[in-house]
Amino acid sequence: MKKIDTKTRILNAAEQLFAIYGFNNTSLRQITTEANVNLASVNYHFGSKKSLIQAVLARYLQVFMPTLITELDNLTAQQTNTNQLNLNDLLHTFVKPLLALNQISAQSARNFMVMIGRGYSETQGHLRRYISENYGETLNHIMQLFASTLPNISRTELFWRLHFSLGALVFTMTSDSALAEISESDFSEKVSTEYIVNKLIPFIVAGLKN
Amino acid sequence: MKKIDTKTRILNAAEQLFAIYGFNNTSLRQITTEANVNLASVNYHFGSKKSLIQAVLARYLQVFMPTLITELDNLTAQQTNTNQLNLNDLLHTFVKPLLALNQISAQSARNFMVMIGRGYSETQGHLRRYISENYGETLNHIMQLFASTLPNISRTELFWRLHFSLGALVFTMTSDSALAEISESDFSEKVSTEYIVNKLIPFIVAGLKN
DNA sequence: GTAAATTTTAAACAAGTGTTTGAATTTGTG
DNA sequence: CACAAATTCAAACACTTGTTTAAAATTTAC
Repeated sequence: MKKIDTKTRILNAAEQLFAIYGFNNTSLRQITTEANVNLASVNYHFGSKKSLIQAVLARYLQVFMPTLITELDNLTAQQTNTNQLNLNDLLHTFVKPLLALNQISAQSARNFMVMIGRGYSETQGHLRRYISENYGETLNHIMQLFASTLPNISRTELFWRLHFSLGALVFTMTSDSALAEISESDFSEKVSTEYIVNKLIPFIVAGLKN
Repeated sequence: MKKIDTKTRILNAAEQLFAIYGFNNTSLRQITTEANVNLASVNYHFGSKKSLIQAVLARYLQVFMPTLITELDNLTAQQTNTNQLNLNDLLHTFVKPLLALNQISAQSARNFMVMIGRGYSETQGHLRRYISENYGETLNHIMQLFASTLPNISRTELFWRLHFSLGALVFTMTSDSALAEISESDFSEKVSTEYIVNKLIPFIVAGLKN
């Protein structure tokens, strides 16, 4: 065994390249070169490129989801009749699990969000299917929680507003390099994932409440 | 000359396929087959695939921008000291120019927005550069107008919130087929571009104002 | 109507893609 | 150490990509 095994090195390289160039514009040769492994090892360890994409996502979810569930449980445990669940707190519950991803490798939090975004438009829905098959229950639970903090909004309305929110998040992360470019030249500010998320939450809260 | 000339047929086919599959996942063979023209005619009429992408965007902008400028002028002409420019009105000013695109072909309004979104992440910024080179002045003017309706918000803050808004719009349009799929099965509602935009504007207004 | 310019066409090009192969090498186990 | 299993490797596979070519067809202009 090397210090870092081949499988992990492929995942690390793929994660970064997918986030930058997208799934279809990242070749296995790019990935294996970056990872310093043989071209054929992707198919040996993962079977196919499609499976590799799913494996990258799966690694995020294995870290993100348990952490998120714990945090959500903590939050709901604190609720009483007099102390109702609050939208702002609910949204902040996502921050820690998200930033926890950076323990996988630097920028993983951002890469994860970019991947979610690309999953909607680039992979004919097989990533979306993967998520709803494996975490559908949790997702319903989350939807439930949002609904309870916004009791006056219809399900349809909530559905759309949550997607607007997801869009604001995902687009900002996907266009990140472009935005950072503009932002830094125009305003000369450093942009970290945390920085953006903290600007985003108030925006989303206002939009969701309307 | 045929009823519709080759150049236009290529543009029409490219527009649709780009919106669905993205730039890099749409081949010239797909486009020329869909357009019922010879493969080589793309390079003959446009020079390269990259130029074709730009030509598709240019066609949108030639319709969208003049209409938008007219509408914005109408809006500012109505302003007096007592009748200040309003954020909600400003946003609604974008709707007509946007839907005017549907005269190019059905769904062009949506395709335009999808293209803007993809332009941020898929083309290494050459579409963004094209826009700011050709319409930079108008864009600054628009930024100006937003700033005047939100005098209490810093330039940096406004910059980010406008991109959140753009993200909400663009992501929703890009993931449209996916969302429509979910939405229809879950809520059985028809989703038109207008429908989405009308749901989106209040969301954005609230988020921008905060 | 004929010559010139424009456009269309089929074929081929080089380059890049994911995947498979079978031999070489490394690793784990008795 | 020796054997077997797991892994790595270079090479080739079949296929798709954007682009170019040069001949054929069409349109335009005189």
